[in-house]
Amino acid sequence: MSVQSEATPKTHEADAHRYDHTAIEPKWRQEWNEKAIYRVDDSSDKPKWYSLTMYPYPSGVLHVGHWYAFAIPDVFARLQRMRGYNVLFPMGFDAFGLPAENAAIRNNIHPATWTYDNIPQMKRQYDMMGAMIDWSREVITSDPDYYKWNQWIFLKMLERGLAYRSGGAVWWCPNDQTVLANEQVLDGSICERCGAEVYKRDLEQWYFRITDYAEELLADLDKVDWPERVKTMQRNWIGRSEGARLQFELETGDTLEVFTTRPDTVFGATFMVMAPEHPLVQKITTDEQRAEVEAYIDKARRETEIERQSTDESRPKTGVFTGAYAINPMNDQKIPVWIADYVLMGYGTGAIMAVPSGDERDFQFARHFGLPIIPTIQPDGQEPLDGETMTEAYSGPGTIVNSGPLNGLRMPEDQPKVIEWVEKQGRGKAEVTWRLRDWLISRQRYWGTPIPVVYCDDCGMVPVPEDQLPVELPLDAEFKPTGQSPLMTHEGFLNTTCPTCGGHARRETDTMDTFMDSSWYWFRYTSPNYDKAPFDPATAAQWTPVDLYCGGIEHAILHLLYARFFTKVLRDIGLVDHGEPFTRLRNQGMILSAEGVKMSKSRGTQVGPDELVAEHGADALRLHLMFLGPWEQGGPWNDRGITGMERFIRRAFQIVSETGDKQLDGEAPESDVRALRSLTHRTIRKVTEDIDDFSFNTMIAALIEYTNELMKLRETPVAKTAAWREAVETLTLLMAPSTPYVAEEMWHRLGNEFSVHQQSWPAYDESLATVDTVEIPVQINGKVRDKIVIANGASKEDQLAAAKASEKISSQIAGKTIVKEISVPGRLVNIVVK
RNA sequence: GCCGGAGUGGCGAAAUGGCAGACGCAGCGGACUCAAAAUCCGCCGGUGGCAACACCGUGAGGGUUCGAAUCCCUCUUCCGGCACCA
Repeated sequence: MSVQSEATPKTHEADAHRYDHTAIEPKWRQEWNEKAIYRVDDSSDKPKWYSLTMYPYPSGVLHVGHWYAFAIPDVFARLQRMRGYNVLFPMGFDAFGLPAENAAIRNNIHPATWTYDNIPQMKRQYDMMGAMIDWSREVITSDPDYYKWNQWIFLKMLERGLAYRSGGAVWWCPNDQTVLANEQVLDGSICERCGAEVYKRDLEQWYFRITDYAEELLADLDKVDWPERVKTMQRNWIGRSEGARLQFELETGDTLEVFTTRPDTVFGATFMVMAPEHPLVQKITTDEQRAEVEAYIDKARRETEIERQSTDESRPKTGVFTGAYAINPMNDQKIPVWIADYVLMGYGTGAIMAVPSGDERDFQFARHFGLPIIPTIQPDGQEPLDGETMTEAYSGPGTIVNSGPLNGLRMPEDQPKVIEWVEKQGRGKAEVTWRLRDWLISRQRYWGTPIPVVYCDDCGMVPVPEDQLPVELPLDAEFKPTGQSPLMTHEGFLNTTCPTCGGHARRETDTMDTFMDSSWYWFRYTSPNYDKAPFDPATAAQWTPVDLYCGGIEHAILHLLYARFFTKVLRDIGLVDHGEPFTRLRNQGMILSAEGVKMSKSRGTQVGPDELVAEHGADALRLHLMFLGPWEQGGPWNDRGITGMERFIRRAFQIVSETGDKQLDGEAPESDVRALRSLTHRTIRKVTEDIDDFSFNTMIAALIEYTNELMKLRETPVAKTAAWREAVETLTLLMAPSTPYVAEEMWHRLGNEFSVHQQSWPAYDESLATVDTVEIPVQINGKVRDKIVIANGASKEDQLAAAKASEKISSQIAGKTIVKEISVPGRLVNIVVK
């Protein structure tokens, strides 16, 4: 500031109304802190609102994507609070897991050090945002006070048979040196965490029996207000198929079971195919075929999953004949049994009846190996199908043929009759099969919750008693990944005594999948210091289920499915009374780098909030993120528009600050007063509706328009009336959720009591929000030819008469025949002429 | 391959059967200033026209309708999910 301007009173006064975020933001942040205005009170008698946003990994620093994910739900939570709800809007850190561990290995420090050093920095950045967080409820999942309850829940699940240990083929990530859950494998064989190609290994692992809840997990999707695409993804993942299980006798005397969704085509089953890993393969293979079968199995095992699962048309189906034959139980036909890798051991029974006429894969296989094809479904109105000449399988509707007693039935309508018939034959029964697998929860990594069981030399596997929890993760372990659980080399941890017999025992050295941590964390926020159970059931009952959950679409399956499963388990344990954790879900889009790629620290594509806040202020950055576009859409980052948001704040601030606490009792023409009040109330309506609809960009547009109007009016007589005070106070209140800092300062300058964030949301008066006159277009043959101003609520007829009275219209329709007249009240008039 | 979502100015976008481009950015012109920044005012899809105005225009083509960015059909491009699931 120059010496000269300081000496000029006029400039000095103008400066007093100049917006300066560097002065405003720290001041009010401190004030809110000192007065603890965001402290949540469990005993409030207001109605509750639980707004939850997915907690972050403590990865170091926030980027603008984190702000996008959090600042916008903060706006919604603030609206709910001003509406009179007792709002819980908590925050914590998903602190266990591979990112922490890998970063720690890279930087050669301990994961705990890395994690707990990062948290304060991130909290500072959330506070800078002006978020309404009550940090007294913070949850950090790597705290023993938290993961103790992971162990407790695990033991409850073990008691109920929902946790079990089992061997079998599991996904192994050679980079992360650990097993993965099915849900953590992308595109058939890519590690969800690190992108490495994973493969199957036979290992004994811990599972949660999520499949017990498959039916309910599917059905309850109908009860929640979630984006349809998320529900669809979950339905696909759960993958319910209705059909029948059929038994085929083999000549060896064994029974080969298959699952089929099309039991109606059983007469067309001309061969059978088993997965190469099927346990019966060794037993039934004949001596002549053995060498060939062994070679095929060996080859299948060596192939990568990508190669095996390739659906490339140009790659012919492979397989070999086992030498064995089965008897088709419905028509006693003797059919050959093959093995082929297109049949998966992990689905159904690992074996199929092959119906080449009805299934494209079976068709290709049959053609390739010259196996017979018998059509059993005849499509309507076509030449009878012939197995010799068919060029592709037919799986559509039609009439059953070549099927003895089933002939003449209509598919798919008569499917129930077919199932009934199959069951009557005693060789099969109706069955529902699921794509969902049990959740593999053990990991051969360090930075996670130890699984609370021991293996006693005499008693076998023994759960750690509840009163010995938590089984603490030792901080002095060698945690570099070796493919074995790191805890295995920690003698002090490994060796213990058996809780049952007191003899020597070894601890389980695997840790839990970190998705376990996030499967119940929102309950912990309701009573973060409770020490008798994972959470206080009474307090949880007060707050949960979560009313609004916000987070990224990337969790559509993994986290959200597990969280739903846990809620149902906790209900069955008796801790909660509901089965669906999140009543309403909204997904934000992803903020990409300017180049359109994911923001990543390692690739240097991350844009942090600190510099932007220093330059433009947190309020402007919040607005900019809201104004970028629809929140559910996301998009590439750009900071071009942020200056526009700053300009808007400056104008709003100036208008309000100039008004200050001046007495306003001036006079102005009634119509001007009415026009201003109407604008004010229409703006309240628009802003309220837009926030409710998560349409934050148009909400900001409405605030800007309102401010621009006030800017024009500020030197007219209405600016001296009570309606003006209503207008500027309303502007301040409407801005409070979006721009908490400057709204607080504006409220203060208007001479009001601290805090704007403890005020009620303005209500609008419907009659004031209604406009007196509307301008509508008048069209001739669908083209706009004039615009007329008519009274709001004018009838169809009056509106039409007014349109015809227009000079432009009457001259253009003169001498023409009116074919049709359309008049939509308040919208338009269209006159069709010839 | 199947399922879902999207394609609108120079850019982010609005409008989900009724005036296409609200609002913002960038740009252009002007005011203020010694000057710059900031601020304020105006213009800002294309073509033609001095203008009034006319015509064209929402990925492409067709359809329904008095009227379509919006609904229907075909195609196309991009994004997301699932995928040899019997």
